[in-house]
Amino acid sequence: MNRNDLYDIAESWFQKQDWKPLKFQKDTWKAFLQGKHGLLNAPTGSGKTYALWFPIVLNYIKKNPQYKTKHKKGLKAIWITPLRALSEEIRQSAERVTLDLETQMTVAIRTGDTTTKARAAMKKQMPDLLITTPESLQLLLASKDYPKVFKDCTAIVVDEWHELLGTKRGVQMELALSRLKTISKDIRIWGISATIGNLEQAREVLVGTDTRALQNSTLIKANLKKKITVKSIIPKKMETFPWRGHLGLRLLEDVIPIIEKSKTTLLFTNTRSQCEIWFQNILEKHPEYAGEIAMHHGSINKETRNWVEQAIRNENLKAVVCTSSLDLGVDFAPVETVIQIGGPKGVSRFLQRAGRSGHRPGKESVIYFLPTHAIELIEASALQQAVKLNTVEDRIPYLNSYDVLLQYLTTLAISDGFYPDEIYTEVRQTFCYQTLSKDQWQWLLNFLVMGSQSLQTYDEYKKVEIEDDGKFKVNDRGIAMRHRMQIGTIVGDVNLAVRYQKGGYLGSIEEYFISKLNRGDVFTFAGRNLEFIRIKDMQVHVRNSKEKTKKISSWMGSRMTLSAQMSHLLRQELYSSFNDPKDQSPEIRSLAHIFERQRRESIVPKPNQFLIETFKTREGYHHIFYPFEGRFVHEAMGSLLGYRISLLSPITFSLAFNDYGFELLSDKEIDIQQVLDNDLFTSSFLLDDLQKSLNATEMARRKFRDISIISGMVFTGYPNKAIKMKHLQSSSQLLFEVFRDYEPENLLYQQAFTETFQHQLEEGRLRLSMERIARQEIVWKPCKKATPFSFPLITDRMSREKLSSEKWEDRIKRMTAILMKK
DNA sequence: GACCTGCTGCGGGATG
Repeated sequence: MNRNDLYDIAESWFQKQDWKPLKFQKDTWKAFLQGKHGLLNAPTGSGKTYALWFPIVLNYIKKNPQYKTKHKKGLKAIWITPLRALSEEIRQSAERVTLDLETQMTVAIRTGDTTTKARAAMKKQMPDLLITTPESLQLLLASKDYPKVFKDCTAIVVDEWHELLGTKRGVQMELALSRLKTISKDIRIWGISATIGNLEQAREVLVGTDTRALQNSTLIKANLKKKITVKSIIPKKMETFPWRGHLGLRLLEDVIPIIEKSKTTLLFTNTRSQCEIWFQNILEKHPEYAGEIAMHHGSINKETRNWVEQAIRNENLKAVVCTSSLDLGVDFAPVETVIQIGGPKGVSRFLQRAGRSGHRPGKESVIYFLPTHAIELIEASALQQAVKLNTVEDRIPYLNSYDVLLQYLTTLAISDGFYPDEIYTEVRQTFCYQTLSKDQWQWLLNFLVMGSQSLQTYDEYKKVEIEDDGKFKVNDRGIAMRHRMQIGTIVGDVNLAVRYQKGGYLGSIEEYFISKLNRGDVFTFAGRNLEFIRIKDMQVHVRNSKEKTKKISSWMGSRMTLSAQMSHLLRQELYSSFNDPKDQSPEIRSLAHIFERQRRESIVPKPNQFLIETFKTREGYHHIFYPFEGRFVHEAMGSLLGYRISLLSPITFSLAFNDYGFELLSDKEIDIQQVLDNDLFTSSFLLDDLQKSLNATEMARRKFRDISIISGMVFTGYPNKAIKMKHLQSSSQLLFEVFRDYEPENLLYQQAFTETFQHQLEEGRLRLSMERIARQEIVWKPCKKATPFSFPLITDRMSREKLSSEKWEDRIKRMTAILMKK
């Protein structure tokens, strides 16, 4: 049977369905049957599954011309999905193809939901096609004789690759693929990705860096333009629309007619408590919707979530208020409209959500943007542009994640064991570890066998033994079992839901804070004084209290930052306020009075200008800087600048920042002219100054918690009997301190800092924006009082200070870090 | 002068 025959089979199948195969589908079949690796860029709902299931099945037929016969054992193809919830849908389309073509291929799912019995059965007889998650794939590599399972595998497809790329789950995938490339001689690696900025790089990460594989790979783009309409909800009474806030409830009544008009509407909120508040408020104001609207987010139990998802499919719901829990996942045909409440922070996330409506080929997606405060209307305008210009973000892949590598090596050691030289070669061909040196490799091997230098006296860190022939192997069954339970790179949130006893949801809070409370203690949360009653089923029960309190809740979790693309577009829209009103977007036009007031009291910066405002209040001297670069960059830039200023003359600051700018507040006035004369925005000595200026150690400590769990140094406990998070945190803290004091060259310790600088503080972006500022004309405006631009920043700080539980000593410590000591 | 905060995702198996 030659390739043309196979094409005929595919084409005639499509004809039977009354479809026509699209160009990208045909291209994919061709490349696949030629034995190439590849990355397919296609939107959801475009028939991308058929683009790949077909060649997989056809290839199977080619190898077994009498295709009624069944293969014995061993996988023929693997389909990776990042979401368990998607697997059933995928199984159905796979089965449809295999049944229609009358092959004997078997299809099965293997995820955490698969029963022990089914897993055992699978061991004896693997299906031909397996649908699974990255974690479950690792688990297969953790079982005895795994090469037998993969030996005859001819294809692996990683669906939604853009979701994995840029995460440690993606790194885990890279490692599994590096192994499969050796075991399965005839394997093709395929990825499916939504549109992202760095598609070429996405292919390289997937396929690996060895030139042979890379040259034998292709990037296929399904050039299907999805029509997306963005409509901003502009407040009718702009004059009374708040300058800050995040809930957006003021525009609730504007949402009702939109819900009325469509079959089903999804309302995306940014946080779980915002989701609950909107849900309750809609019901309060419009009781007629009872039973017709629902809620969906991460703290809601699985059964309810499943019920909601099913109800959407059955068209039983008018509207669902949700968080990113519905970003991806099952296909909801009845959703006609999406409403985004508050800034989505990134273009891709916005488009992803828009795409949840009109989820059919050729259909239009409609998304409304509901601003929660005035300046957010600039974001609305920026999003309009983003859709017009087709802008999307990059997904930045991780480099040198030693924790994931250690986990992987332990995985190999508990199944069949591994020989370091062979695995080193494979690992070096992944994108993540392409620069891994022999020395670093040797360090990691030592770590597996002896624990690290400072842990050598503790046996629990000696997991792997070296056998006589040089094979690295785990022989202890307890170690193996615990490792299998902990495979994966997702470290769970330690947040508990806070509720009234009757069930009203208030938000989520970190366990470590609650663990310090006793029954009857009063604390402030979500703007209320609450009395702690008990913790039950991962929920904190509380009641209202009139007592005053000293214990204040705080959130260590980082908020989302504006993406680089969004920041850029936002600045462009800001500059467009200088255009003639008829050339402005309606959103910018609606802000005319705010721009006017801003100009009256200060200026709106032009493209070549960088604005600094200063003024004095009872609180002290405010110095406000506007890079418009997102909160992470502002956090870093703020403490950097504060540090550099303090070198000129001793002074202390408190730092506040949001997505638009940052504030240095002090009881002394900064001589801004001196700042300018001394070139304090220079990007030279950036990393050095940054390290000295902020509490990088504290930030790294938090990163290290995840690293210690992923690398297997800290065990998170048996299912249902989770080790108290408190203990977990203290053991990872302890390790962190040991390494800091005795073994700073420890690779995992160093990784915590690298991650802090690269991922948390976005060092690369910081450098670029400092360089941009260095080229701009700096405009310093002494003002009389807070301007429309500075107002959100100042009030945000005030409410946060009220809510900070940061210990007094910590605060002093942090302040003295900035304070110049003489 | 306006002010209720912080997303999502995964997950035992060998032996008697």
